[in-house]
Amino acid sequence: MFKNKMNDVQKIIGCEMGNKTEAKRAELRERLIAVAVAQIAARGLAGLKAREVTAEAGCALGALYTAVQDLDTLVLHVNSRTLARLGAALHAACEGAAAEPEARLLALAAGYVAFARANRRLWSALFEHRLPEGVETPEWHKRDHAVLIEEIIAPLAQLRADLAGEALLMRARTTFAAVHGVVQLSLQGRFVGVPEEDLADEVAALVRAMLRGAHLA
Amino acid sequence: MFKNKMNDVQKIIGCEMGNKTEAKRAELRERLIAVAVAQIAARGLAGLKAREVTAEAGCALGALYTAVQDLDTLVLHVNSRTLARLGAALHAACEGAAAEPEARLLALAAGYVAFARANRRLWSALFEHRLPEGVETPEWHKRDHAVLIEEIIAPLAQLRADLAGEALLMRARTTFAAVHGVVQLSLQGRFVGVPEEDLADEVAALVRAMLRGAHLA
DNA sequence: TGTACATCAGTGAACGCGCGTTCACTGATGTAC
DNA sequence: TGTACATCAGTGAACGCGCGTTCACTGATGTAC
Repeated sequence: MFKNKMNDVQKIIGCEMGNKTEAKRAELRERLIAVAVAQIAARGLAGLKAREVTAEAGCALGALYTAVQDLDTLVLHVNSRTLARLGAALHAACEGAAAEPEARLLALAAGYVAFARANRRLWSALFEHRLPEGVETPEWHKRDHAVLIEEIIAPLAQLRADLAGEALLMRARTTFAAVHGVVQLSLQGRFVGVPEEDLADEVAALVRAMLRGAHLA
Repeated sequence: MFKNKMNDVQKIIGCEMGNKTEAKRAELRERLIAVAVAQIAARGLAGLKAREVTAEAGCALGALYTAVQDLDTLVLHVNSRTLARLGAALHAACEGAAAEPEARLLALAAGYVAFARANRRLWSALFEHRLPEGVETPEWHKRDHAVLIEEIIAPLAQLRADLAGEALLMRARTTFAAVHGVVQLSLQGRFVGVPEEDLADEVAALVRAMLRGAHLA
């Protein structure tokens, strides 16, 4: 009668199936994310389709919804990966620069420009994607945005000994947002953006001006 | 036989129908644009639907396609109006400020922040909207973007006597884009944006820093 | 080890909906004489 | 001024398509004894 019932503990933990099942599941998830990365890189966020990801990942359409819940959730995973790579790129840029805070901040800005240019569509997806109304961004993904600010804080603190805590954080965000705005309007290629070939120079000039001016204030 | 044929001139000019027809046509167009403005303001660009605009404008669905060609074209008209209003707001802000170039640029930035906050969705639509691939933005609309930069140039030129022509234009664009970036990330309310209540102060600090620092460079 | 049975990841056809655009038709507006 | 006819703005039902998500089913994986 109750032969094949699992016990309650197994049910709650939800790992009654052995490693083989779990490994396959993780592998499929991984493949889906990798394919989604490739497709967003190739066709942009709007070009990501459930049918195409699953086809290229070699599974059925429905599998997406057991492996990853949602197309939106899949995008969040892609964005988390992009943020991780961006974080690494910024860290490397910072490490590679001279010790002076101004040099570090210039290197960070240049690194941001380079990353955005080299990963246009994935980088755009970071800012284009919006969850449907009423759906909250999950915590695990929220945390990943910190990389955009993290590296800025230390060198900025050195330049602005008068700032700390909230005020410093605020200034770091503003600094990032200013650079980001110039990059975004330029790479978008519409309106009043700076031509892409001038982008690096203009961003460098902006950062220098911001820092020196702030110094005086 | 040829009784009711219009002559070639009429055909070419395309105004064979009298004023009554033309007036109605213009009025419908006007109504459609006005309704579209209201609906984007209320529900955002993505919330603009052909059926809803025409229903509220009191015409049939198909009328949209004789009056205005396209939903996309309708959005361009809405954006042109928003840009005109923004231009007026920036001009007023500049006029109202002291004569010193720094004061003018601070007033412009504050005006931009105020306009964006007061017209969030219409302002967002300016940057969200994208024509389908392969479709060029019509000239009449392209020109309207100039307002974003125009007012910046004169005061910036006063502060930076060393710059002129292309270089000055470039710096004006960068200045705009930096401010825009801070406003956009803040009002978007995600990621690393500055909280909205700090926005005005942060933008002012940014502008001051940019100008003073540039001064030195 | 072998047999009987349970589970659930994975399948893919079908659902369902939203929505921009078209098109055969009509009626008001205009022209010719 | 009146009559016959042409035009084209405006109508709204129908088209067509894209696409995310569901769901009854199956088969591989695992458990009990």
